[in-house]
Amino acid sequence: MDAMDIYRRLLNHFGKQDWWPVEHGFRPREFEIIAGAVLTQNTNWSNVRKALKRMERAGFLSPRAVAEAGSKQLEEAVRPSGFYRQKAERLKMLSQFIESFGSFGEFRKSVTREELLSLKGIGPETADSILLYALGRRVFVIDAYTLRIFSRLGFRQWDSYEEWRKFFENEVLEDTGLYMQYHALIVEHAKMFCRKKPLCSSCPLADACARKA
DNA sequence: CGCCAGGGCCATA
DNA sequence: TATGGCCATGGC
Repeated sequence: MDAMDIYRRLLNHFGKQDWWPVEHGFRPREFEIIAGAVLTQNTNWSNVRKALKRMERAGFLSPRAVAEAGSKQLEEAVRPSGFYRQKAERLKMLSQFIESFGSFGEFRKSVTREELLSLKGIGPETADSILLYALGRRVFVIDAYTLRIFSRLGFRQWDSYEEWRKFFENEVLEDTGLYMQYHALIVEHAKMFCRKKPLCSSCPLADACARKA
């Protein structure tokens, strides 16, 4: 059983996911995806949605608007997503960084993963989510769930995002659309089966998983 | 009421 | 390098 077999099982069980950039059947602007990637750090998506709505109402859904926004107004808009002071600051720094490219097109074309990671508050998962979901780069997004699940499935024993990311990018030679679906499916699987009382009996990966509960 | 979410930073040892 | 505390709101 390889990584594509796992993908097919998850897709068969959960169906296609309505994650970015196709949530609610409309295509959000790239900056909306970028803001969501920051706002969702350790945060339920329903709270992120509230914050994005407030950002929209306040006119903060563009890099320039956020880069020039007053800190208090930005914090107030972002508040429902939690950690709101940090997140307002991170969004502001990130927006100023985007602005420094001169245009969003230039940012999309030439920004590197290392540059994103060098920004305070942008770690591996946030950077990779931006690169994949907002910029369409073929980057496999790794999160804590991915490490747990694929370790239990007996793939490898690494514990670093970097090693797992390279593994998937060499193992899964597909397009960015599949990468988007795959990460979303992994998260859905974790929410459904690997939280609190594990529901391994109905898990589509149970037969291959080392964890028995 | 307590738990925790589509993380990441920083201090400490 | 590896844990642990911290950030904070809203849903259940």
